[in-house]
Order: sequence, then structure tokens, then C-alpha cells
Amino acid sequence: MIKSRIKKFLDECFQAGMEQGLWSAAAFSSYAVEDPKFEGQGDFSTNAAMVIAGCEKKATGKKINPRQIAEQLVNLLGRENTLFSRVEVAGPGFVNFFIKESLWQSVIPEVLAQGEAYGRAAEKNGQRVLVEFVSANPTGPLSVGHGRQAALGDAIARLLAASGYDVEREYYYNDAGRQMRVLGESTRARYLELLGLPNEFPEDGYQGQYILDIARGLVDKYGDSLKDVAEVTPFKEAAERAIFVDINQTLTRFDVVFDSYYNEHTLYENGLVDDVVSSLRDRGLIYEQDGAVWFKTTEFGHDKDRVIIKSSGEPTYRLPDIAYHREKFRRGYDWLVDIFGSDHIATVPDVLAGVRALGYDDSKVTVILHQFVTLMRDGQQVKMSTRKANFVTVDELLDEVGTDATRFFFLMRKADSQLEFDLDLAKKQSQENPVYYVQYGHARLVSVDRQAMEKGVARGELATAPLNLLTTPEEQKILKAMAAYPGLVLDSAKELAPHKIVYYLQELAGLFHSYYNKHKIISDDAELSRARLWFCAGLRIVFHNGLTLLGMSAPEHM
RNA sequence: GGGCGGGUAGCUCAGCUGGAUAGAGUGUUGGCCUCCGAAGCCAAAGGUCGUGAGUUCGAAUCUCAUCCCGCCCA
Repeated sequence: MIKSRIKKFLDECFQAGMEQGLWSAAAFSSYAVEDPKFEGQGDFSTNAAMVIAGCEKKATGKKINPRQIAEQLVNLLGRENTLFSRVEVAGPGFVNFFIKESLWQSVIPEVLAQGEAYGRAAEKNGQRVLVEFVSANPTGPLSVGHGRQAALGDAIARLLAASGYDVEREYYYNDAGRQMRVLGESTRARYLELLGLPNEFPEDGYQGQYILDIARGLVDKYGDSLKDVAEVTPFKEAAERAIFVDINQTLTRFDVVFDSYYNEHTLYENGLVDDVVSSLRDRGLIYEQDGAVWFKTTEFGHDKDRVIIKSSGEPTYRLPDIAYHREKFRRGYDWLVDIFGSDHIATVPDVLAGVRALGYDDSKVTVILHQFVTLMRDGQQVKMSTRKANFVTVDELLDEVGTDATRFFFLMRKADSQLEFDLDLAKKQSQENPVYYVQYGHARLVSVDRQAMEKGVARGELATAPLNLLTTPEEQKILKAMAAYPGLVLDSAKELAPHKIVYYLQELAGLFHSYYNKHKIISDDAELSRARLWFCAGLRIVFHNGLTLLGMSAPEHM
């Protein structure tokens, strides 16, 4: 990567300047090589002179003009000329680097040599990471919120895999408890209703159409033989089975594949929940009061202690969550990534305190909380309520706008932001739709290739292609963007921020469409055509890899 | 009442580990197809970065206060 090469060289120059007594070691490496905002400010720039001036002032009280330091840096940098065509001082003391054109052109062979691996870490870093997401209990079809989580979790998993982690995706769920009982009761009520028998629909029952479908399935299969069954279990189990089948179908359609499913129930069966309680008790972090069992979270800086077992004997959600996370640690992962909706905010500090109390390093847990999704249709917000079951499901979304557009829209915003999902826009097969804007970029490149083939324009061997002809400002900009891609993947992975890839692809598509309109790729100039066709071949790979990273397809025609 | 997230162009949002002239898409207005895909391109207009202080050479970015919106907890 060019940027890291510059940084390294800059460090060397800093050392040299230090040896010459120009400045002390104080500022070493605390400056940055960055991408300037405006054209004319070079391909890269550094704030080193300002940072050095600041450090010197702090260390010695001596004021030095940053511009003077910048000049000295430029002198030191001057001896190198394999990287830069020009280095200059600008503004308050920025040093701007202008990279040689040939260096940008060399990205093409690199991309083509790596192909689908371009932007992926060359080697695994040996770290195992577990990404937990969706984790919906089987009480109904996946709704829009789960959809955001599915897209986010899967894209984050892909990003981490691309940057060298061993990634596993896990789905955690609970099929016991009150919610599921109500589900069973709702199903039984519908079953009896279908048989024309008296029934009592639970007050807070699940009113969705899907319950009626499940009940109908029971009638078809068993007739009325279940009408006198006292327990709710057969109804609950039938509903759970059917709903899980449905959820998994949805996930499959969405191209999200989990490596493992973890049932909360197994924590109880294996005594792991009780074990957490006794472990905490051994450490003196448990006490009883008002018939309830409390966990001393105040020992971990919280403002009050928390109940982990209610006076009824029933654990609060915190307890199994802590036990579950301890199991994740025990399973040997180096990093645990959890993706939750922002409504889980309250549980996070308690779980972290819990694993810390049990002797694990809670800094190895990263929780991504995503804000809610608002659906817009005809310029109006679509009102949703889970109980009444008038919510839009992921399935409906996939029916209506398709997998690619759904993924793209869910990933367009950073997790912290509320997300407005405009159904009409996502559906539109026109220029306003950013999904097509990006995919069209790829399709267009494929189409250029096709054209070349039809016209009998050969691009020949890459080794002999005159890539030095790629000198237009548009080509230089695109080459630069292509070169920045691997670094971007690493950054996005580090920040668990797939939206950066989305923005990058939009930018890349913009650059390409603009270039395409301005310059002819296939022309009478055979050599130039060859160079440009290779250029397009490289760009196509970057589009393809970026889209794949988001879990989207790279269509060959649209 | 407390915790967290958000407040940036008409709308939807980037930028936030302090840096040079605050960006994109969309919408509005006006242009571009005898020419590799117009699902495209070019141009114009559009801003007290919620508000007020502070930190400093320099603040959308950091600190404090405050106001709105969302989520959660009691």
C-alpha cells in the first residue's frame, strides 16, 4: 500500500532530522498520512510539521514555525524519488505528496493477479471471532428490524473474514419462557376456532395470519384429536417448528448462513446458569434481599445492584445472558461481536460486568447496537406493531424490492443512525436508486468487454499492455480509488462499519460513469484501447469484490 | 428522573481518533444520445454543522451546559 510506504519513509526522514538535531523524538510517529480533501493538495498529505511544532512547544517551550519544519521535512524527503513526482509545503504547514503516475498504474497488475483475493488479507491473523446476530425467538416471521441486523451482521462477518479473521456466525434463541407459552396458547385458540369450538384467545396473544396458517396445518394433520389436550406443548412445538422453518427460509433467501444455533435452554440443562450463580457467590458478588438474588454490579462501577433471580425463583434475562457469554469465552474465541437492536442497550453493561466478574476480559466483547428502521411508503411512515402483527416482514421486503436492494439499503447507514427505508425508492429501477447506480457500473464494464469482443479488439497480454497511457485525470482518480480499496476494507473491518464500503462503491461508480461519458474505451487507437481494457478489467474486479463483501450480486447485465 | 443514540443543504444521510475552501445522493433549474448500455453525464442554485459558552495556532469534530427526536431503565 502506497500510504503505508509513505508513512514508513516519513518516519525515516523524521529520524534523520532528529539525528541532525532539528527536533526531539517527542513527535515520532504521532503524525498521520492522510487523504487531502481538495484537488491540488496532492495525493496524500501529512500534518507532521504541525504536530512536531506542537510537541516541541510542549516539551521545550520553544516555538517553531510549522512551515519552517515543513521545509526541513521536504529537504529530507527530497532524496527519495521512486515515490513522488513532487513534494510541497502548503497552508499552515502541510506537506503534500504528489505520487508518480506510474505508481498508480501499477495497481492494475496487482488487482488482476489477486482477482477475488484483492482486498482480502493475504494471511489469516490466527484470531477467531464469533459474530452473534439476529437471535430472534421463534414467535413470528423476521421483521424489518431483524432484517437490518441480518444485513449488518452478515456484512460485518464478511468484512472480518476479509481482513483475516476466522469468523463464525451464531444465532442465539430461547424457545422456553412466557413468550413461547403465549405463542402456544394463541395457536391453540386458533385451532379451536377453526374447529368451530369455543376458545379463549390470550389477551396479549400473537394475532398474525401466520398463527392461523399453523393452526390450519394442525387441523389438516390431526383433525379434532387435539381439542381436549390440556397442555399447550404440542401447539407450542408445532408453532415453533413452523416458524423456524419460515425464519430459515427467509435467511436463506437473504443469503445469510449461520454456522451455529445456540439454544438458551441448553444453558439450564447443563447447569451452567446455576454455575454462574455459585461462581459469583464464591467471589462474594451475590447477596439476597427481599427474596431476590442480587448481583453486586456496583462493584463494577454501576450505580446500583441488579436482580438476577426474582423472588419468584425465575432468573432475569441477565443471568442466562451472562452464562451464554461465559460459554462463548470458554469456547475459545479471541473476540466476541454482538449485534443487537438498541432496545437491548440496558442489558449490555450487566453482561459485561458479569463476564468480568467471572474472570474474563470484557474488552474482548464488542457490542454493536443499531438504531431502528422506519419504513416509508408513498412518502408516509408505515406504522408497525408486533403484537397486532401489522408489521412488514423481511420476506415481504425481499418479495417487493429484492435481496440486493434490501441489503444495500440496510447497509447504507451506520448502525448508530436511525434508518429510513424508502420502499418506493428501493423498488425503482431507475437512476434515483443508488443500488442500480452501483450495479450498473459493473454491468457497464462487462458490457464494454462484450463490445470489445464483438468488435474484435483484443487486449492482448497484460505484461505488454501500455498502462503508461492511462494518464487522464479521470483514470488517475480511479486508479487511486482502486489502490485505496484494500486499506478501506481493513478500516471498515476495524470499525465494524460496512456503510463505508457502500459509500466507497457509490463514489467508485460515480467516477467510472463520469469517465465513461468523457472517454472512449474502445477507439481507433489500438494501444490505448488495450490499456483501457485492462484498466476496465481491474476496475471490474474491484466492483465485484466490493459488492460481494456486502453480500450483493455483481450483475453482468441489467 | 437516569442511561444510550441522533440533531450537518428542501428531504435522506456521510464526515466526528481536532486541520487547508463543510460533502454525497435525491429534489429544483438548465443542458447532453448519427458516438462502447441515457438504469448514464455536465452545469447552476441550495448551509448560523440544534443553541450558548469553553479548550487552542485551528472546532461540525474535544469539554460543559441547554433544547428537540428516538430507544431503554425505574
